[in-house]
Amino acid sequence: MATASDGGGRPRSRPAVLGDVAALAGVSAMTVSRVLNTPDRVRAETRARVLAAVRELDYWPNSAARQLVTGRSGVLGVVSIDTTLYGPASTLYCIEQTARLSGYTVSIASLSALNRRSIEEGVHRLRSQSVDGVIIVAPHESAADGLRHLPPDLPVVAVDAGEHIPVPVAMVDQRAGAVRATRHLLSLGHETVWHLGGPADWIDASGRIEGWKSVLEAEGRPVPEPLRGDWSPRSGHQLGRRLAADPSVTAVFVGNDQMALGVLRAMREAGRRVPEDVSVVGFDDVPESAYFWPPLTTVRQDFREVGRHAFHLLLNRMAGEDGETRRLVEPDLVVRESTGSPKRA
Amino acid sequence: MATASDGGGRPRSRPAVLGDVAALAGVSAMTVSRVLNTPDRVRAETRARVLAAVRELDYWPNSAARQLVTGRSGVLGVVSIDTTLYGPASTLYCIEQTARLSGYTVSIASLSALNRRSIEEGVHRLRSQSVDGVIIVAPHESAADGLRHLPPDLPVVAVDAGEHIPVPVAMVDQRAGAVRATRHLLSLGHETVWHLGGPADWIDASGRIEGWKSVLEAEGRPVPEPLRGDWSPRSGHQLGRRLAADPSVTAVFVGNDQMALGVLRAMREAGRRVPEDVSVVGFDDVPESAYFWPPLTTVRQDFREVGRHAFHLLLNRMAGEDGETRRLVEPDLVVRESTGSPKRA
DNA sequence: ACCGTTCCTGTTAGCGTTATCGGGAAAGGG
DNA sequence: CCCTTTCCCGATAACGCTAACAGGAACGGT
Repeated sequence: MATASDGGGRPRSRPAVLGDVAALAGVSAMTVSRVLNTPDRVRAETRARVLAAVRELDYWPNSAARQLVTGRSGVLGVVSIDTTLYGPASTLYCIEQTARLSGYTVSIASLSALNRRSIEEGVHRLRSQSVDGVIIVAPHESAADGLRHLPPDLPVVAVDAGEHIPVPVAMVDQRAGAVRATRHLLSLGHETVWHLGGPADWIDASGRIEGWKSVLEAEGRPVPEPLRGDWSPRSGHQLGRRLAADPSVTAVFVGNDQMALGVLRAMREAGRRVPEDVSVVGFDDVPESAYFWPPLTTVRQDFREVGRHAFHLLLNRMAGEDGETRRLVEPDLVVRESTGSPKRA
Repeated sequence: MATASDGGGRPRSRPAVLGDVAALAGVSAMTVSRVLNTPDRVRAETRARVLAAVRELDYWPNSAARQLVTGRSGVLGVVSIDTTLYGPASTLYCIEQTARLSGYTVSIASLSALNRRSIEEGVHRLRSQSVDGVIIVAPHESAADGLRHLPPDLPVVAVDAGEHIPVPVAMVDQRAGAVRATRHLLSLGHETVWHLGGPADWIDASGRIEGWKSVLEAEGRPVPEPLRGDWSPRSGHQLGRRLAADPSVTAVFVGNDQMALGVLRAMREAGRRVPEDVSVVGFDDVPESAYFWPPLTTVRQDFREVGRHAFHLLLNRMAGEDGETRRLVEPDLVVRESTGSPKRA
């Protein structure tokens, strides 16, 4: 009984290790290890004795030692841009929730800038912490370059990446979302639809432009030159002024809800009513958008689903499989009060 | 030259280890270790030879082995509620940015529910990954209980915690923020200020209530019964209706920007103009709030500063110091267009 | 020439865990 | 009753790294 702790729950000098438990239970260290990892290979009675000793000493396995011999750490890395943004934050959150259910911990590397170097640096940081795999959330064209130059022995998947990259990808089908938004506006009777998109080098922005344009072209409508903002309400406001000044504009599909907020304000300031004079559709369905003025029609992305897919793709990859490489999640159109039929002059 | 890699950058069968580098450089393993950890204790020429070998073999230290012997992992844990919320997301982001500069990686454990058990479970998950310390972001009264029952040998600090807890705390001075908001409204000439606060068990909500109430009492103004929402625009909208229906309400201090958004809408729907009839102040300064209608006067929290403080408190704690235990960050009032002087009837 | 320092490097011994092999007891089959 | 199989458990040897000590060379001062 003269072990590190003597049963009273008194503070120990040094945390218990496998050997302490073994000694207290009167078995070998290997048996304790087996109780913890493959319990059914140990006789029930022995197992009970060992577990009692584990509790008695408040023993916790040392992950470093375990990792050293097994080669696995149970940690996944997530490399992501600014996790303050709604999309990346939601994705990260859902990845973590999913990973936890399978016993994985998540380490993060947030990027302030996005380019090949920063991605490599983020991946590298996680890698030198011996993560078992990495999920990269970098919805930027410039990320593609980083995704093509990854350490070959590290399992990696991406969220929101362009085509022609050598890793599996999970993402929302931006194109489909834009198609729905644009069709919705046309079906209300608008002659055509203007677009205020995100920055040129964002994957999501490109997908949304494509979808928007494809519908207009398929329907034989004029395709106005798209404007490009930077996702911020500020840029939505500035560019929204231009749209507001053009009386032929009756319907605008905006690349995200924040910019849409800016557009709503610009319209109001210009005396153009939404939706009577101009219809506006956003993208994302941030929690606030139902309380904009007017409540915003927008496209909802299911980040939970994206997180789940990304995780499972990574699991496959870690298992050495080279299966499915691209999983698209369908977005939903949420119709609120910022869209309506145009009023004929 | 018959080592694992033969210089051409050909794929290796197995990643290089310290011994491989040592062999290639013609030194002992210990010297390689020294080159990596205490470079100035190695002769320049030897160091160069070793570094060349490191690059040649693309050697990366094994963190598990290093951790096993040093006892340190270089990983910090962050236990946080829903990292989708603006505050926690910003805090997490800033903690990570700060930690990186000091060479630490951050692992996360997001909580969906907040209570003693979930906190313990989160801390435990990180702990069994051998983090060097933990930052808990749990701005809930119920978290206090969890904070009082932590493993004694684990360095922990909290962000946004109540009084009388046994760990260092970094947080925004909610009370001061509320004081500024309330004073601002009184200085505009309002007779008194109503308050729409957050949920009762949130630390931030309590602090804001206290600050608001203290100003009214100090000035001898009537103290209306505060309303309690749940931070969502929805609840702001619902409770905002009640305020809108009461003609004596001319100034409202709202617990966060999202609820303030709901209040703005409720006022508009009731035909009460902001700021002409009613002034509204929010809290947080989310990026959207400058584009609300009207642009929202609000209180800005400097999460970057909070993250920095939390990290440094944790560093101190890990170094065994028991220094400063509470660091408050001063918030700023951002005056926009949702506040003004009351119009006399 | 000698001795004490300082500088540089190597040897040895773990850190705490699991893989692997092997052996004894118990169980099953003839 | 013997032989095979199954079940449990233990001894040993890694895993890749660094702490601690030790020793040789070079250097300075006397």
